[in-house]
Amino acid sequence: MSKPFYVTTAIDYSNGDPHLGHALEKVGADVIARWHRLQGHPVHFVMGMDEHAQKVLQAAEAADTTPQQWVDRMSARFEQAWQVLECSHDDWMRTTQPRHAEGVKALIARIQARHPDAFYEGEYEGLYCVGCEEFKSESQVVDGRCVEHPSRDLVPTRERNTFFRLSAWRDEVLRRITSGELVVAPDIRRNEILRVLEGGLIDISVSRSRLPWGIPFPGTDDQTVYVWFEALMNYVSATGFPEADWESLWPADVHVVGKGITRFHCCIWPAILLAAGLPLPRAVWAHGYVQWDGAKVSKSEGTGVSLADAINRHGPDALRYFLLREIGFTADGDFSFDRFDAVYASELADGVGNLASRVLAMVVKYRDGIVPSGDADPGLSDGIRAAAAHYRQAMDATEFKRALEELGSLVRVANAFITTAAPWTLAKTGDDVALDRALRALSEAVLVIGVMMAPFMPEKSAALLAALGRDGTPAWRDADAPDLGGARVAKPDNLFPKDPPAAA
RNA sequence: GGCUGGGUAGCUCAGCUGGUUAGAGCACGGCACUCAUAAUGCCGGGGUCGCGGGUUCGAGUCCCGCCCCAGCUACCA
Repeated sequence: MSKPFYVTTAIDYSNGDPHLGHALEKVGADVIARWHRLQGHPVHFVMGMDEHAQKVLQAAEAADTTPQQWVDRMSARFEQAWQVLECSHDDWMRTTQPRHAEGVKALIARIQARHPDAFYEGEYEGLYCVGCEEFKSESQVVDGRCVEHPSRDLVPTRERNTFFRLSAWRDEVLRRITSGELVVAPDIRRNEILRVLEGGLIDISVSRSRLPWGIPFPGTDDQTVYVWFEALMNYVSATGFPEADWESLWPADVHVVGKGITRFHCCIWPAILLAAGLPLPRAVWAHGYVQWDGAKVSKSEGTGVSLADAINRHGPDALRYFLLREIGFTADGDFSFDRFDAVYASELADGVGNLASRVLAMVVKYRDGIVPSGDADPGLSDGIRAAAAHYRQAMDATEFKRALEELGSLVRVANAFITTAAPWTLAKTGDDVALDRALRALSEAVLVIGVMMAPFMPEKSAALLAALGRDGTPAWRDADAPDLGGARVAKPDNLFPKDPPAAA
């Protein structure tokens, strides 16, 4: 058995509700996972929660509850959202789980064993906000004041911390990325990271005192592992590290993250792994953000669209489609209900849905629901083959927009073919051979479309494939070499119903 | 300030190493068809390719300068 394709998403901060920005990342990662499963590869897909942040402590206090109760609640809320969105994760990783603490401890110990000088005691100096009870970075400071507590002074504070000798790994990390051993994609992110590395890396402090809500730093009494340093390690602790068998999963094939945290994943994380003597992930994919009228839909702002509204608009499958079709998985993109409605109507209802309806209705009407066994009309088969090949190429490159364009283009090609072939005329004139060839080719076009839909719209794909007599797990071979000769098909309910006027 | 990416039809974008009348989808207008979720197909209108120079027989595509937008600029996942 080959090693499973191991794909991860960023784990989310437990201090607010899941929103569209999170959803894009999870759905995109899910599409990657499903794309590999579609091809018959074993897949291990992990998502989860980052639960040790200072803000979690504050949020729990504000909600008058304990941190553990708070993160339990958030975890349930997030995972439920991803279930509604049909995310097919195999594991739900939480940084408060014992296995994570074990993994972090073991990983740090392993680094210490291999490189005794990897960690050293140093002094961290920063601006401390008493209101937030935390250090502030430059971007959080405006006019020398904390943006959250502008009425208070920031106190320059020093703290004894453990530092990680990040600088020592600069050359090797740079080499791995340049050589392509560690793929950073898309290109714009790769450039960004290369530039950072060329500029050099400085050591970073990786522990904090006075923060009890965290994992104790091995070898210290009063320090905890700084949250993001620890959080990165979830990808390894999720494999069961250090217990036997973790190597059957590691290294990850791709870490799916937001563009804002590429640096952590492409500079710091590889350095940690190098220090520990573990293989590096094969790739980091940094997607863009969902914007709402050009503004970032951020965790902190909380403005914009509610995830529930977006899901309820046309159902989870349609939202998945829209996010990756319109916003994509590379650059930023705008979300708006006007666009969503327009795309739903033209591409899903009038496009895919209507094509499936008309083709299956004709097979039922002219051939009693049995797909003819003779040859398919090459006039359409060639187009089907080309679309499948292009789609596959796009999927392998994680270019979801382009993949879905191919799907749309196959719909158009099939529709145009119907007009040209005019099966209703062939039926009237009794041209059985031509009618058989046309119906077989059209049925197979619908089959290929159903397979192409599978990673993006699992439920709708299953419904369509079932109507074609393909129950069970979708398989790429049905797109690669579609063969429906003799299959019994039925006209399904409208795949993508248009909203009744009253409900709109 | 520095670095990176981008500015192409009303909207979202494609245009690889420069080469005939600059493309697609959506939206809009006309025509056709009836298998279909008043769906689909065909045709059409619509662009100073950010601005100004330059190289070249020829530039959206290369060079220089400028303007505008977005992102990054290290301990905020």
